[in-house]
Amino acid sequence: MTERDTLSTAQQVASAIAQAVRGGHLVPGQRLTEAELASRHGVSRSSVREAFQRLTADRLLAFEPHRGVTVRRLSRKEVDDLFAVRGALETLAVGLAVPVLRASPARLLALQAEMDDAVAANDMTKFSNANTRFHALFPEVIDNALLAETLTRLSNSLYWLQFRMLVDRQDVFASNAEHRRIVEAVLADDRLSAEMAIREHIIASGALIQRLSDDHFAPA
Amino acid sequence: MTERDTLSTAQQVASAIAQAVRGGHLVPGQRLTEAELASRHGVSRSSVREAFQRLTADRLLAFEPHRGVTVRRLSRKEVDDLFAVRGALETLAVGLAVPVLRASPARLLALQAEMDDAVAANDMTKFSNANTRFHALFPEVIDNALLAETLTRLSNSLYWLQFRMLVDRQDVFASNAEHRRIVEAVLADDRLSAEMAIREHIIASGALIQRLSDDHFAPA
DNA sequence: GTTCCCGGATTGTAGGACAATATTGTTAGA
DNA sequence: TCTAACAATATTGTCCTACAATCCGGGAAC
Repeated sequence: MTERDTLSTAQQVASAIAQAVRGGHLVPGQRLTEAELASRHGVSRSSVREAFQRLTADRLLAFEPHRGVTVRRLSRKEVDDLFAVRGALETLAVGLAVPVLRASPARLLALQAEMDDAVAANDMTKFSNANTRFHALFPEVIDNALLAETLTRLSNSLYWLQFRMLVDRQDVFASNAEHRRIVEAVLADDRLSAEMAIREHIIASGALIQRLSDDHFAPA
Repeated sequence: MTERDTLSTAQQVASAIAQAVRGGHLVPGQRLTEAELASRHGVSRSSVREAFQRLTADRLLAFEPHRGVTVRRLSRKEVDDLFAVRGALETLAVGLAVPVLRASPARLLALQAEMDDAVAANDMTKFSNANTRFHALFPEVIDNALLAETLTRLSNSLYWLQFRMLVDRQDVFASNAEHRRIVEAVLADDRLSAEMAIREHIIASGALIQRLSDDHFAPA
């Protein structure tokens, strides 16, 4: 019953590339060639192609016919579009998660505490990390695989701002305050307030990102 | 500048399969083997595999390691999950579309008229067809490619109820009345009402589908 | 009837080949 | 010098073959 799930070569390569992208070893806009990655990972071109396709479907890479794939970059408008969709979906997720998290809020509170610590210690990496897990918590606890998967894909698109966002201490304070509003609404079992709070948080985050300089975005 | 965009072999195969699925020539749950489709379309296994992957990403096929792909079937719960996500996204789309369609409502009105005709003539095929285009109109007119693409994917999952839904005349009347509410809200430039109306319409549609017998769904 | 094992079918991956296309570099001309 | 046409090169798109890994069905043994 508990079969050893050996993951396919293509999947391993895909994971490796995804990790490299998120880790910043592959920069946005950079072109990836099949032959190079094949030899680097000691696999065939077929497997690399398959990995490329999965990552393209996951919005991590961009594909252009006869030109190969590049590490995906988003234009300002695409980021805007993304946050609109994400806002709607994350609002849904938080709303559905309220009763669940109200019943067992341990992890939520732990994350809140972790982010508070990070803010106090001015540790941006820690904050960013906890922030990611905070947003991932809601889709995880509700029982809707489609919603969870869709949100994961969207979050993938935003890997590139992990390093750039929240550089200003002021922003971190604001963001953390928004998180607190969400947590409080959850604890009060107030679904409507929670939805309102997460929606505004997403909108604020989107606005924050739009304030980044042009060279963080793909040309229109 | 206007380059002839020859579509790739894999894409052609993918389109052909998608069409066959939607047309009912490939039934839900049916297994597709690479070799068979390759010879049928006169292409190589590589191209078929690539087509499979795209269609899997589009949620039209289901993939199981070492077991190949099957025409996707949804369980009751998965349909429920789907309608929850779809409700959130289509609400967003309609809300954003209100000002646009208010300004030039020609196509919206034409579709409404077409559905009225279909109901009057008791032509289910015509109604189903117009219904599909009705729902596709909103993501199309708003300028958000991600939202449009995401909704398209979700709609893909529901191809299989094209034939089974709305068999009851009563249902068609109700559905058409819900459409009318949406159209009226758009014409009145009333975004909130339009959002409310589409949301309820999606919920009602989901409930309608859940009334289908078990054998239309994949086992839990 | 259940379990074990086998053989056939299918997928997963490698590797090579070559045409189609894109990119780059070079040369000729204005 | 800049530009345009062209040639050389690199890369992708597709096909082919091969074979190991895995799954599936059926028969043998218990």
